[in-house]
Amino acid sequence: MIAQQAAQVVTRSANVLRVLIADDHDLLRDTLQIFLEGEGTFETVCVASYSEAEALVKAGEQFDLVLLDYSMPGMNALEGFHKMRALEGSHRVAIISGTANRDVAEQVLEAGAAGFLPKTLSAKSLVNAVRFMAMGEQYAPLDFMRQEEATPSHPMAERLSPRELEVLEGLTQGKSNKEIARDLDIREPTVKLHVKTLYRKIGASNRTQAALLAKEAGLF
Amino acid sequence: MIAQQAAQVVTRSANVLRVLIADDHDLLRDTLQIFLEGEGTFETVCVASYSEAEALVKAGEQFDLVLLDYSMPGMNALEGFHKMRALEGSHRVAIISGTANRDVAEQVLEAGAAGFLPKTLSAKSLVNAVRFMAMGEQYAPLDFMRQEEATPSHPMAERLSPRELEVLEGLTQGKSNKEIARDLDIREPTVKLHVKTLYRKIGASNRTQAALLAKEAGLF
DNA sequence: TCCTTCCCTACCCGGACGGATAGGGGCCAC
DNA sequence: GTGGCCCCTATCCGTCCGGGTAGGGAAGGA
Repeated sequence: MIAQQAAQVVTRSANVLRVLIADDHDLLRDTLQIFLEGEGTFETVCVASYSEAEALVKAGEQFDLVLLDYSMPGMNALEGFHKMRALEGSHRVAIISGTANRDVAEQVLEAGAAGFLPKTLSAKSLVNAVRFMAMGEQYAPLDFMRQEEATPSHPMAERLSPRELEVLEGLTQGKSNKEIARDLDIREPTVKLHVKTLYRKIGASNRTQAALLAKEAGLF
Repeated sequence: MIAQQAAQVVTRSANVLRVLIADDHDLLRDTLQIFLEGEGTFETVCVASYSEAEALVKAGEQFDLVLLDYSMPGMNALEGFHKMRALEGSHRVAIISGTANRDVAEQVLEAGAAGFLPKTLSAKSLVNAVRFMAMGEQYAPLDFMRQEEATPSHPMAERLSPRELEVLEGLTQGKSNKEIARDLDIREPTVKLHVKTLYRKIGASNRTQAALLAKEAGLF
């Protein structure tokens, strides 16, 4: 264990950064690998699923950075991220995603991720970000983080009061009015009122439509 | 017009294939551009949204192949594809996607697309596919097309009878039992029976949960 | 042939839902 | 203070939903 840590330190001092790339998109893996290894300071290992990545780390492989795709086989959104983080405290883990929104990004960053990389980044920015993170820094693209902060999540959401949003979240989980009332610690008639008013606001005529509209809008 | 067509023919005879790449992922654009132009036989034009792509084509630019991302700004799933196809009969259009399933692929291929490219392809396969399509062939990765054909869309779907699937589709549109009955031309009690039985089969306890489960499973 | 499966229809009932209406309390701006 | 907005509670009513039970007809395999 000490020997391995020492080896890692040597690796770092020699400026050869080991990066594990786990993504089911061959294209992304190929590109990152080519660009990073072209830099001369990176050594990359590529896998196509979360389970392969986990196996490598469990086998004792040392990486300066682990890149996990948000929507890859076995990843289950952020479940894989937390499992990987729990494996070894020393591993720096970052999330890369083509679809996830700002909320997900904030979640992983607050959870101590090395960074969040949307796939809308250019190859150059991506390589820079990977180097930045492998050096121990925390990275997130500022424009991406600001982008959805300006539009407070969604035009639909801003017409709803905070309470109505909480009720709508219950609807998107298939809960009954009674369950929502219990969870929010209010009476059922109140829930029914919020449900009714939010129907008008978002243009739904029943709870299923409301749940689907909220999901389509990317809420919750 | 005739001059433009002639120019295009000359371009083709010189084996320089013009490709328009529309994708909001900078990384994918960079990579495809580098790989394709590295071949020496491609000329690539890159944009990040459907509207930009449409503007270029409307301006009279000629391409041997137009690559459209399934989930880019302004694309609206397949709406952009059909709009682009309607623009000029001569333009070969292909869809590239990181998330779309086999149903979408079959839709676009039946609609006469030049091809369907999942982003799980390797860089090499992708370049080969682009060349293949630019030459006038129709391309789709066989393993991808077979993959979800073996699992008939979803484990959830195969437990449901055809009629139950139709009813479930109605649920995912927020319809009432009465509306579903009218649409399928059956009586409402029959709909209620199908609804009840499909609840048991997919593990839902109300119509909203059923609709959400179906959506999450990628059905409809 | 029987048996199973699927699809259709029908009845019952209790509970949930959708809509309207009528309040009260807290907070803030004018 | 007054008015407005949001949140809370409540009652009434008609409809819809979820669950149970019962049965007939068509199609296909044992």
